[in-house]
Amino acid sequence: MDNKVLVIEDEHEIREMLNFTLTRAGFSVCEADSAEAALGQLDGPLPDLLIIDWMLPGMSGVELARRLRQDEHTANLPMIMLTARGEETDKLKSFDSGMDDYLTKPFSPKELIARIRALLRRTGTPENGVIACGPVRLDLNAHKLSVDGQAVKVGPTEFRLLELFMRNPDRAFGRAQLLDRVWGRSIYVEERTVDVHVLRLRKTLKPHGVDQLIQTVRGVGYRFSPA
Amino acid sequence: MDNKVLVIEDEHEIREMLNFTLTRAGFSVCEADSAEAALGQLDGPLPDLLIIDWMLPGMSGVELARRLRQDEHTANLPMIMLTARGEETDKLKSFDSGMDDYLTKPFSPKELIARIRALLRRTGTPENGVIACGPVRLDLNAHKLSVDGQAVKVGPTEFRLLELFMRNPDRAFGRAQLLDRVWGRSIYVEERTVDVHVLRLRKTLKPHGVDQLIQTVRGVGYRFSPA
DNA sequence: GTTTGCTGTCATGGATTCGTCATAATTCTG
DNA sequence: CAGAATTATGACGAATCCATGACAGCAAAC
Repeated sequence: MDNKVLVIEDEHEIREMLNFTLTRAGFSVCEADSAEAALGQLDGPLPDLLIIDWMLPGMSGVELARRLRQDEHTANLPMIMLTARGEETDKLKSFDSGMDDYLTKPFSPKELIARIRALLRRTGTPENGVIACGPVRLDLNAHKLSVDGQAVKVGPTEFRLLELFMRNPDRAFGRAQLLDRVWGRSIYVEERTVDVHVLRLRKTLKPHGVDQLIQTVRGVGYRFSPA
Repeated sequence: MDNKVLVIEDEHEIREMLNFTLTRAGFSVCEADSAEAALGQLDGPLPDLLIIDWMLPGMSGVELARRLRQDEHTANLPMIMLTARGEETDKLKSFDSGMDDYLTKPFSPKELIARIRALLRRTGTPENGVIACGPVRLDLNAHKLSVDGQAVKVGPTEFRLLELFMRNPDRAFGRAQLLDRVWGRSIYVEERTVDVHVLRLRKTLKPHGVDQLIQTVRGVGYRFSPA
């Protein structure tokens, strides 16, 4: 567990309720009380899933979803929309705006949790908090990396970098992409910095003989390839 | 076994029935005939689980639940709500469902017991009220900590902190998360305060050589890791 | 009233991690 | 093979984060 969920909801009470329900279900929760606030938060490291209220002051939930879908950075984020009862048009608009699922208020916490789990499963987000690849184990709950069952120390940034790699094996990332998804887009750092961190990651993996999992794709960036 | 259950129910007959059923199943039962009476009892040592009737004279069960959730002291108490058939309104289902589960009357004793057991298991309430990890024993009933069978004095906050850690071993918590779950939301304290309490906890554990169970996860927070 | 114990905050210092650069090494292109 | 482009690597100052001790407020106990 320990997947991060961002709740975008203006009504304080409902936000509280969602936070409580989700926290108890083992998720880590962030809140935003408007679409604008959400956009701000999404500049940083991305959550695993969004819950968006349809009715928001200022930019509506539908509009927010549409904008997120158009942005490459957030295009693949799983989203669940909350709508008021019986508004058929809402449903249509929701799916139209690229929503993955929707829930009509009032809903039961059980149903909410079930849908979230289903969605995370469907979109391939690992749920158990452990990503393993051969002898490499990344425990997201404990925030621990181990190779061959042996704990390996690694800095925060390299941890997030490895996490991204292991979540998307066999996929090449450009440096700009890596900066976006690991550092967050509101931060400006040199692209070459990525090289250094990849180097450091390799260096910590080297003594265990698994440093070749991270391969450089010349002219493009890097890739994590299971043997 | 021997978990304490507080039954909050105004109808005398149903209370009797519940008491009988629960006692026979091996629980220790307390009763309250109103929300107000329940609040009084909850000032003392906490039970492991609450059973709340939705319809109560004076403060309703829903209102009671909401208040309990806002109080750090009782925020994490497992709760089961009893509703009459047809009372199963929208409100119950959505807003006030900090409730972990609910049962519609009439229900079978077997079902009630099953749900209670499931809930206790799910929320990680140890059946005997003692969490042990190696030489460290945390007695939740007596509110006592001992290492190697030797009593160790520890403040209330550090006790709750250690309790959270031991209930979730090998899981990293952020400072905000710890504040939420140990201090309770709606309280504002500096995040750095967590550091101090972790320090104090380590300090009290140090003479027994088990202070390294609590590890810091740089850039994230802290973690309790057996061995 | 006094004492004791607990709590939250702060300042300081130390350790780790980060980002950048300069330079060496590698790969590609013609 | 030479030259250009791209990446690897080591070093270093800056920034960040955490541990620690001190201190004042507060409440309960004496």
